[in-house]
Amino acid sequence: MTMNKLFADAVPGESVTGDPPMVDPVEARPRAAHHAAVLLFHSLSDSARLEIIKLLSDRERRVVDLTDELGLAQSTVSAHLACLRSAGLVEAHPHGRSTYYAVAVPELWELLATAETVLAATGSPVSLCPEHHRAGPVGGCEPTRSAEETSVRAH
Amino acid sequence: MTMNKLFADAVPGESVTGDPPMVDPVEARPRAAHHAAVLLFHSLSDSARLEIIKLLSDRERRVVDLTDELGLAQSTVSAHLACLRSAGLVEAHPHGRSTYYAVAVPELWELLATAETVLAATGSPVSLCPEHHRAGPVGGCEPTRSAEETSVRAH
DNA sequence: CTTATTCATCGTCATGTGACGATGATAGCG
DNA sequence: CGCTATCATCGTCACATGACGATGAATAAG
Repeated sequence: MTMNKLFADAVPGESVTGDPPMVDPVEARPRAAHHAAVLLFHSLSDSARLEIIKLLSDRERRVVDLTDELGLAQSTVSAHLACLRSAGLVEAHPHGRSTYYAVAVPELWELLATAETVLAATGSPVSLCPEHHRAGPVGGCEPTRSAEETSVRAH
Repeated sequence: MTMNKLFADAVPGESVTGDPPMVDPVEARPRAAHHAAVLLFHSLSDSARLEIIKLLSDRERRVVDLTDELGLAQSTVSAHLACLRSAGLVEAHPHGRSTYYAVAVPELWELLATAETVLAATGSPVSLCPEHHRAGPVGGCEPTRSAEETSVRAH
């Protein structure tokens, strides 16, 4: 299955939680493999970014749309989008003077659905993944992305 | 440490991203529902905490064990454990002068397995969940906890 | 009873992080 | 050809966060 070991070592951006110059040789290898996961969870550990993900589950959005819907400054929204984009979770589709953002990894909905399960187990029932994403089978939490989001663009 | 306040805001009022005096009534309610998820992802967005989770997948550990294995100060490890405990991910089992910690939510393994899927999609293959946790069915990612970990304790 | 071990908590410090405004580049629009 | 809108980036600021050592409580051991 996922027989992988050291590939995340070559990840360029490592500075999320700080990176002490290696204290223990025993922990050296496995610790490095966590960086990608730390990056992923870090991307989702912000209220604004999680809200962006949720908004993008509906349809593509422009930066100005998210700025309006989140009530944040445009630079702040761009920063969050850059964070999500660097994590590979969202894609930017420049179109005219606007830039449409969409979730790039459909597996993300499955992750959010599983997170709901964990939260339910810890006694914090929430709805992260919209209903139309949860209607599918066990692995089918896909956003049904085809004509709906592309029709948003004004061609 | 200061991560006690993560638990403090159970109120609908938001304070994670800063606190502008209420910007949008539309986003007020759903934003509050994200706090638990933000807490969950934040718990996993640290290299040390993720390492602790991974270590606990093998067997229960004492604080001093984790301190030794992580190469961190005891107070630091206790702080991370307090964070994970406040999120409901781990459980503390005081036994004598020691305190054994174990993962409280089995669904967490499923979450980590799904995270691997997302990371594989983004081009960062890593192994978060040990193999013996991934061998089971969809929900069966449990750490086979029975006699092994209890035998560790010196009764 | 005295001592040692384990652990939670407190106080402090350095750094990371999110917020914002300002600025410049790009691309539609009149 | 200007003008405006959109967006990425930069610099700054306030605060959250993780690291550590020190301290005290609880418990096992001598």
